[in-house]
Amino acid sequence: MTDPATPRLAALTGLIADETRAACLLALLDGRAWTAGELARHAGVAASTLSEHLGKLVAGGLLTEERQGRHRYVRLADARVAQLVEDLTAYVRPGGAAVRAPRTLRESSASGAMARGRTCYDHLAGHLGITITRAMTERGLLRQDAGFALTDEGIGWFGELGIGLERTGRRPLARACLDWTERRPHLAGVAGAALCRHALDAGWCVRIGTERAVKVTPAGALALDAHLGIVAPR
Amino acid sequence: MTDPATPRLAALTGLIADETRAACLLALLDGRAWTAGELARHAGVAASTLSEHLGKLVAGGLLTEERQGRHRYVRLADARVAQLVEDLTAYVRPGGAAVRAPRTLRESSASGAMARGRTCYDHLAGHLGITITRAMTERGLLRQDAGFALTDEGIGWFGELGIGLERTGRRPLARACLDWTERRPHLAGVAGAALCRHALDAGWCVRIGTERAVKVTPAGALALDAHLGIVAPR
DNA sequence: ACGATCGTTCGGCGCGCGCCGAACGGTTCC
DNA sequence: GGAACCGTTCGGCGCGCGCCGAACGATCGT
Repeated sequence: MTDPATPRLAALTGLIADETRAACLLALLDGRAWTAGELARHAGVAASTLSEHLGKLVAGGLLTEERQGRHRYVRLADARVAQLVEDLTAYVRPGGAAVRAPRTLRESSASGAMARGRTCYDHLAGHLGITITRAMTERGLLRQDAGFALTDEGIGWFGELGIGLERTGRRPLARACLDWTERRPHLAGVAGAALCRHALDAGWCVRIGTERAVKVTPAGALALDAHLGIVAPR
Repeated sequence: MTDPATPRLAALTGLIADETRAACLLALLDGRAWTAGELARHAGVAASTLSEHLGKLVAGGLLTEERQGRHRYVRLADARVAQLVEDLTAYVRPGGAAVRAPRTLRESSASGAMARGRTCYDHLAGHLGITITRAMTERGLLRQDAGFALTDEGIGWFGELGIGLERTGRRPLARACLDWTERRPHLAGVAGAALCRHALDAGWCVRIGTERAVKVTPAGALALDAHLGIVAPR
């Protein structure tokens, strides 16, 4: 009669349907591991309260824990959970219907705001992520008009850069992740994660402090210009 | 400090985090309008209880209501809500190796028809939807290997059939929806909805009873063979 | 050794929520 | 008109959940 998935659907959403737990999941969207104490301070509740919340989130499979000494590190279980939280968050962000007029690549990269980039779980977001995504689209490496997928040229582009694209499980090679500051899609999925990792490994950008913000290095600006035609702000 | 979307995320998931409301949303995934009484019987609760649930779901923007006489018809607000429920359901389903075996003959024939073809909100799912999606992929109309998008040939294919693809808002032209019986992706999005509507309008398939199951007509079999090379889909 | 820090467990408190049945207003059909 | 039906509102009930503080164990630093 009723769908057998009903109780699981209710249980899953019930796991997120608490402001404290929701705050934890959103904080963990940066893809890094947080300690229980950090999350407790971040959410503004007692440590004992948050301990119980973490227990539920781990038991529910949304988080994985990693004990080191007297610390309990916790992170999102996998990319699927990150995508789930992203999807829910994208739905709930205000003004979803507003689509801004597309700016030219020159405008978007000349402002200097590209320095304001950040990671979203395991891929690049913020102005940096959007600029890269839009440059890839304009160069025919990515197509967004009929879905969201890499073109053959795009796959070749990753190969030329020596970035491996291993398809693990069911995770899509390319998928759109909606940025909540710019409200525009940026590249996520296996390709987005690989590109982000390469950008950090190759020194194209570096993390700023303990936040999820990243900054483009001079070498990174050269690389982005060479490979994507993105003119670095000077 | 904490993400401003936190309370909205908790509120949204809290709206779904109830077995009765979750059962309603899953039932409404067929894209049709249900009366309050039907949903009450389906969920197995008193009419008064369900009335309050509907009030919350409507107030929360997940459902829209339509009063006709002494009936209160309710349906999913839009495709975004349908996608949200689909995403959550897709997350919660794949773990289930426990697929209940139908017991009675009536159940088995009903589930068989559902597996063969059915609608998922506004697009085709089940074996029929997957077969069509696979055929489109093999013919180069759709690509799944690097994301999920129509190819230029695919866009032309819709044009040749006289199926209009209007880009409304930000709904993607093509997107994958995971089928829960076959556990394979099938075409959703604007293109999926347009194809489903065309299939019903042109008599390629007809609805069976009041469920969401659909059956391919002889004329539909000919059309699927002619346009996609599908031989006798069952 | 010591204190400091981190996390967990446990009792207890209070609020909120889902549920029902009874009563009521509105609509349809005879 | 009356009867049957659909949906809503309103008490009232009970359970569950989130929260805290206090106590405890475990770990790290000195």
